[in-house]
Amino acid sequence: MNPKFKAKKLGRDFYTRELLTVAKELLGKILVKKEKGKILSGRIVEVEAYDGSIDEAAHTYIGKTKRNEIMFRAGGFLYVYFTYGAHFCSNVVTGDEGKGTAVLIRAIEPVEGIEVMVKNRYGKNLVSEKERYNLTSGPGKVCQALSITKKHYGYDLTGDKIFLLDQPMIKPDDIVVAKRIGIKKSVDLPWRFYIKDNRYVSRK
DNA sequence: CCACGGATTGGCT
DNA sequence: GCCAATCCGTGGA
Repeated sequence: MNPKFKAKKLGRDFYTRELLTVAKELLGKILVKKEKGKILSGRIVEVEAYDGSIDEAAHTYIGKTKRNEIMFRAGGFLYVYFTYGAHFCSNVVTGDEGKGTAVLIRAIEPVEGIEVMVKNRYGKNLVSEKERYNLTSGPGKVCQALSITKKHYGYDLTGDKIFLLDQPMIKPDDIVVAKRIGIKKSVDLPWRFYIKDNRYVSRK
């Protein structure tokens, strides 16, 4: 459960590259959240890319608004949005300033602070095997498990509260490319990426 | 196992 | 007023 890997924090240069490159390379990286001395972390296993310039499903497709303004900044900031009256979702902003591109973190595999995540998700300490694998297998679940909310909107991922740790790239053979989930526009873009055979992926 | 629908806030038309 | 980058419970096969 404790990672033995030596890992360094990803810097601005990682994020300011092209959307789909960053999306695929985010797979396998460790998302870390530090708050009140607690460390919660997990390995990213599923993502989706969004690009307001050509993609009607992207929140930036309509141009800059108060809600999406962070997506127009340079890569490496956190875009958190609220949806369906209930859920928060986390995105990593990518590319140069003005692009309006970001990657939705759809699922992680818990690494550190699993007990806290269980409490955040289910309000109790003991869970069934089914609940264990249901912990962080969806974008809303990831935010609930890590207690990521509106107040984390715009966080700088090169800072020390929420950031990513570098890990070796996932081999292309182990990355599944698929259509995105839960949207009604631009449904055919193959912009969902996930790690093959991972149990925490929201849907195969 | 799969399909369906309700919950519930806030952003945009 | 409409509807969403979701989740969960219910009900039927």
